[in-house]
Amino acid sequence: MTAKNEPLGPDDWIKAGFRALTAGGPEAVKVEKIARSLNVSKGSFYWHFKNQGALKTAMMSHWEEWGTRAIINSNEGAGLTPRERLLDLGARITNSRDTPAGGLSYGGLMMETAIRDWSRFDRDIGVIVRKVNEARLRYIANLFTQLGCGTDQSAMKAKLLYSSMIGLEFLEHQNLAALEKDLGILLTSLLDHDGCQGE
Amino acid sequence: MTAKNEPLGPDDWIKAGFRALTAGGPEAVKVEKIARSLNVSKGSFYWHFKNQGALKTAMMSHWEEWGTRAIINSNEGAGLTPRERLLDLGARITNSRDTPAGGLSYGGLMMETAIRDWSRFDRDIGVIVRKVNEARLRYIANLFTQLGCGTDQSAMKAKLLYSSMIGLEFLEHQNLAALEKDLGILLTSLLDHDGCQGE
DNA sequence: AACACTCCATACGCTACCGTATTGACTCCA
DNA sequence: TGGAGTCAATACGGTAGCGTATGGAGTGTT
Repeated sequence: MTAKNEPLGPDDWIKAGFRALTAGGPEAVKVEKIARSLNVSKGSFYWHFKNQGALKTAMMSHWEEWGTRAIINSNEGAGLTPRERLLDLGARITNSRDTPAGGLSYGGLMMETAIRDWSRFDRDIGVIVRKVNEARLRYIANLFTQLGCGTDQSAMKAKLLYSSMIGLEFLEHQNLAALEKDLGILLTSLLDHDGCQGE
Repeated sequence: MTAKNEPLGPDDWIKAGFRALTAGGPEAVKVEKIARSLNVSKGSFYWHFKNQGALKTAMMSHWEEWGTRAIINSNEGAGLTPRERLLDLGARITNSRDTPAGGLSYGGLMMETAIRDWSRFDRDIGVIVRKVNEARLRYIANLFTQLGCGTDQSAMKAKLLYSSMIGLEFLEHQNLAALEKDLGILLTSLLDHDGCQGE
């Protein structure tokens, strides 16, 4: 389990931080708890990070990158139609798959929900989450315009689809397949409706 | 502000608990913090409640009642069409208006989001939240069937609409009017789509 | 051998919180 | 006047968490 005795680096602490966050929520992101989860004392933590806030900052800048550019790149590189991309994006966002080559992998369902929790009472995190939301909404809206929707329509549909991703991640967090199916139905409904030619 | 010197009752603590929850999240529901917010020492708290868990339990049983029966009764008593009821329900759920006559008023936008946060790492609260979700989904689905949708269709549309309420409460928490407008558009889209005659 | 550098352990003081115990003030009876 | 009951203040011991200070083991370097 904790087999190798190689020294830890900042990335190990960041990964452990995300594990703690998804498993126990914002209250679990405590340096002594995370240290215990790494079978190490907190003396090590304060060697790699100035304080708790520094870990938080590192986690957020990682997630910002992953949650926008990385996730969008994966989505674009998969050779999908715009419609398929919308569904693929939903799965990636709610499932928190691994980061691309060289990155960290702190995946797990409900990680995004935990980050949103964290953002609601922490200004720094709130700023990042809002930036990520806006970037994703822009990207999603762009996919809708590629499907023939007007600008305003696209923005609206993007907001509705994205908000459903958020809500469904909470409601269906033990059933990713059902979540993807639900999103597919919603997407069909949104595309059939006024202004867009659908496929 | 804290003008009247009347003695406190359990309800005052419950209300203060919800205020703390909405304003500061689960981490803010601490007995000494809440006591300070009431300009009182915690000696008072332990007179009215056995411990912190007792307050939590009291808060949840209040919310369970409010979040299902009370909110549904208000919704039914307003003399609306099924379609209008769906929108009214969205506003009530995301806005957490006052409870009906004689009840507590611990309203405020984002209260439900805070409760969901709380439920994710607290089994007792999780049970209540799931019960409330299921009751609401049944009620919403029933409204869809009244609008001419089949059983399966109704359940599906209910899930999509309710998940959007959850997501939109997070995304649009500073703009209730926009939230209601978004829900209206989604509803139109869901009703125009297959199987339901719409109005 | 001496030194520096990296990484971690331990001990400390500090704060916030929990729950208990004790006391006090104030009201309402009898 | 003297309980009895209601509500709150205070003091206490305990735990968890933060950040600092200091020391120490291991690894290189000269």
